[in-house]
Amino acid sequence: MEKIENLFRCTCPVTSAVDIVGDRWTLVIIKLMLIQHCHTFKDISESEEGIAPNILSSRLKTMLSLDLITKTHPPGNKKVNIYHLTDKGLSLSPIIYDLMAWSDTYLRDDYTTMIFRAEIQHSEDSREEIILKMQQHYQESVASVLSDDH
Amino acid sequence: MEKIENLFRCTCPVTSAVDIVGDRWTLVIIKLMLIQHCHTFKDISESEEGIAPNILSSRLKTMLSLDLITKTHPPGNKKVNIYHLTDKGLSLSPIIYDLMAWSDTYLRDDYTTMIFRAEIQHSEDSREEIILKMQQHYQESVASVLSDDH
DNA sequence: AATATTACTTTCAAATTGAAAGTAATTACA
DNA sequence: TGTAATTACTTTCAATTTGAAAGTAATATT
Repeated sequence: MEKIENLFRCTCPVTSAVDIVGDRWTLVIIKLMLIQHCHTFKDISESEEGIAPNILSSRLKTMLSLDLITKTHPPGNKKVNIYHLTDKGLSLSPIIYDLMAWSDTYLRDDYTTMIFRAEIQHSEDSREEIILKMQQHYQESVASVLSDDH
Repeated sequence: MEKIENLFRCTCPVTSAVDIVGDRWTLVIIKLMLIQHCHTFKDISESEEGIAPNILSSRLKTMLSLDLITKTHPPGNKKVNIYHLTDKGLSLSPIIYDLMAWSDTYLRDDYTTMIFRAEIQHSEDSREEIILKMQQHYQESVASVLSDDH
């Protein structure tokens, strides 16, 4: 049983957050769940990002232990695991939004084949409204996957 | 000369941003510059985070090549290098703020010795105002270090 | 001229990442 | 009912990244 303190390099809140999400995959997995509604191991595995199954397995375990996600079976199905974001994980959506907005402004000129995401383009909504809608759509999709008639 | 496309795993803006800042050090170094006004190799080296000099050297090179930071000498000093954030780098400050706010909400209960940052506590200002002030204070500190009388 | 400071580089061991193949449990279908 | 397909992994091993420790080179200070 390891102390949570050992996860953290120092006492700075920013650095501690980076200790949790500062790697190649954690925020990408959260984005796949939140925006692309990937709910299963397979969904995430088959994404454009091309994560290897051993890496995905290890990341999901870490994210479970950090309480960023939880794991359930859909009703009446013992085979498929549904992974979904906890409040703690879902509360990282502003960071997902900001990363997307930053790329739009600072990467697109150099990286012309980068796609546009509907979530941020052609919208009259404010940042806060867009984030809220993303979270609501996500919650609905989780409810749908976990409902009896799916 | 490597194509910028090779930096990126796929065409998603969020994932592309993670390809730039998704590691153990980039956002921490930006935070040290932005909030703690670390302007030199030494400043960053001596921080609580304890980054090894070879790692710092390699990160600064990458960040220079990505145009997140630039490098100058203070007037009349050929020894000290001043690293400072470009617009592109400074525009990551909302993410620094969000990480700090997220830690305050979701990490503090488990990690009780984490410090409070004045930037976010006891403030009547909105998120946008806090971010703006952070950026302004940072710019002033850069101007001061690069001025003749320092 | 000697010492201290700043900004690194080099070396090497340890940890992490990732590709490829394999396995085990469950479900769908003939 | 039994065979194939699907889902969710695990195992193995090579490659890359990270990091600790020590060393170096240029500039500044005394």
